[in-house]
Amino acid sequence: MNSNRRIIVSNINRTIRLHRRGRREPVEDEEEEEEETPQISSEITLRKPRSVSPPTEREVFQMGNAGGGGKLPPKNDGGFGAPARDPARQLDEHSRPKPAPTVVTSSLHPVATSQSQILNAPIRLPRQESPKSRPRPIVEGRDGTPQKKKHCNCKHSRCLKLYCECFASGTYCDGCNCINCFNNVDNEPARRDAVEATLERNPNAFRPKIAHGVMDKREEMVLLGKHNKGCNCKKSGCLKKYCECFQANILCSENCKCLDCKNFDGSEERQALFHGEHANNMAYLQQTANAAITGAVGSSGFAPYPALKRRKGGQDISFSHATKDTSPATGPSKSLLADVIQPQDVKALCSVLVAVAGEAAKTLTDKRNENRVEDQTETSLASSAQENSQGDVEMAEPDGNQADKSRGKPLSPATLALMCDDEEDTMFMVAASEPNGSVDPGGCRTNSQGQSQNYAELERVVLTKLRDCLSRLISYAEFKESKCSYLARRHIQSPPAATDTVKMENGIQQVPPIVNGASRATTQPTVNKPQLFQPMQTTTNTSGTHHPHKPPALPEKKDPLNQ
DNA sequence: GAGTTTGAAACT
DNA sequence: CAGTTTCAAACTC
Repeated sequence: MNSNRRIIVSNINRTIRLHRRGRREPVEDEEEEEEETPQISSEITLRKPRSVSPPTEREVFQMGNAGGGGKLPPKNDGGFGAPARDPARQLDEHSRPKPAPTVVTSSLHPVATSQSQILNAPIRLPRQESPKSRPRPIVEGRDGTPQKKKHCNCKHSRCLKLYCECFASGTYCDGCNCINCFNNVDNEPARRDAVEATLERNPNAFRPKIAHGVMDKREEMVLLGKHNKGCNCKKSGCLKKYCECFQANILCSENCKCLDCKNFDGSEERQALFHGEHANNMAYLQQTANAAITGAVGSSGFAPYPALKRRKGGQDISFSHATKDTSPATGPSKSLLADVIQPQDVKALCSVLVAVAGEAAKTLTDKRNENRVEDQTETSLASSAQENSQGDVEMAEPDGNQADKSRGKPLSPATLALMCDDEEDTMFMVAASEPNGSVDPGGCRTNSQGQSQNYAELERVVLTKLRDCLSRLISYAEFKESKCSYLARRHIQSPPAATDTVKMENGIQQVPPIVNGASRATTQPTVNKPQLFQPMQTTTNTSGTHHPHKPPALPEKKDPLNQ
């Protein structure tokens, strides 16, 4: 029964071995990096000049009316004359959210910096899967899942008005369900006219509506974003997606003219809404973690994070009992760990891994600094060149977008994927407080060789820790299994006395474990549970809450679980 | 899936 | 600029 778990651990061991040899698993990680790296680098490259002097509205509009594509990047036909760059990205890079999960910055129209691009842009490749192209602001929605391009259903607007999300986002309709669509290459003249007309009415029509903000995962809310125009809601309380602010994950601001607004900081309704979702999130995490670890993963075991659909009456579908098997649950299919791993354990595991990574990052940074000092006198020229290259990357974001400052995490995408979002924040803060503080993911990619070694080392450390945790889990499962089999044998031989048994959570009568030769009564299996995911030694956790990894120096974060 | 509600966009 | 209409997404049933 533990074979699946052993497989997991052995796979991790294999990965670690590969890292030691300086190789990567030739599977998903590579795909991840291949996809991600060029995106980031292109953003860095492209953002740089723009931030120097973005065109004014008038300039932009004139550029648009001139119809001149002079400033457009050369088209690179991706099938029907579309540019190689994802056009949506091309349009919205001024304000578009970055991949970092802690960033929201999404605008309702994550659109054009240059309105001429709207006019001229052959905007869309037939590629449908890019989340960057998604026109709506909830790109990194509260569920944190990347979302695909949304398809409009316009019927009467010919997709040439701002009613159309595709048009509003400056993209061609592609794979939409619209009727009589003119927002395509074939109708470029009409489309261009429509863009002009739209710009005439409102020169800011294709500008982002949402100012940048920072996602605070604890609150599941953007703290600093602001709707440039403000919403005008009357009946939704600004707590439904009708509200542009709510949809963009931002609080209503003084710009809004809404009535009976409940989308403000401290709003009970809003908190109830988000905390409810958070509970669901954590329950789902537990479910997935249990399934993954036990290997008892059904078809839904690794399904993408479920969208938080609402039931009738606005109730969220709750996963709260997803892992709590209320059935007798004694069959062989039930995992012995099903009642063992609690949400806080999952979080603790994440925390531990992050803390491990943080420590490793720190160590590596220190090492690197030492090496630098040593090398400085001899190879100062080369050293400065390297730092310049890092500096260039950092200079690429001079606009000070806080949300984009997820730099400082010398972790590979694969490792980052293992981290909880708010732990990424923490990691960022740890690394940002480093003396040289210049270890950003983008920089890591550009500063490839040494950094990739760091990646390997970091991943090795993290995976080693993960392996240890899983091993402990396996040990505990085996222990529990042995208890169960002991119980079964004893039950067959002679029913145990009532004093010998303890009612378990799942209804199993269980013999208290023998500890040091004495029978110790336990009311729940979790009481006996060994500390599977030991916190880092460097951290203190006197409060008993589940943030064992939080470095003491960091500002304390509220644990949403305990709220 | 159809019908309703909602609020932004468009229009007058 | 305010009021009205149109529109498509969000939501409900």
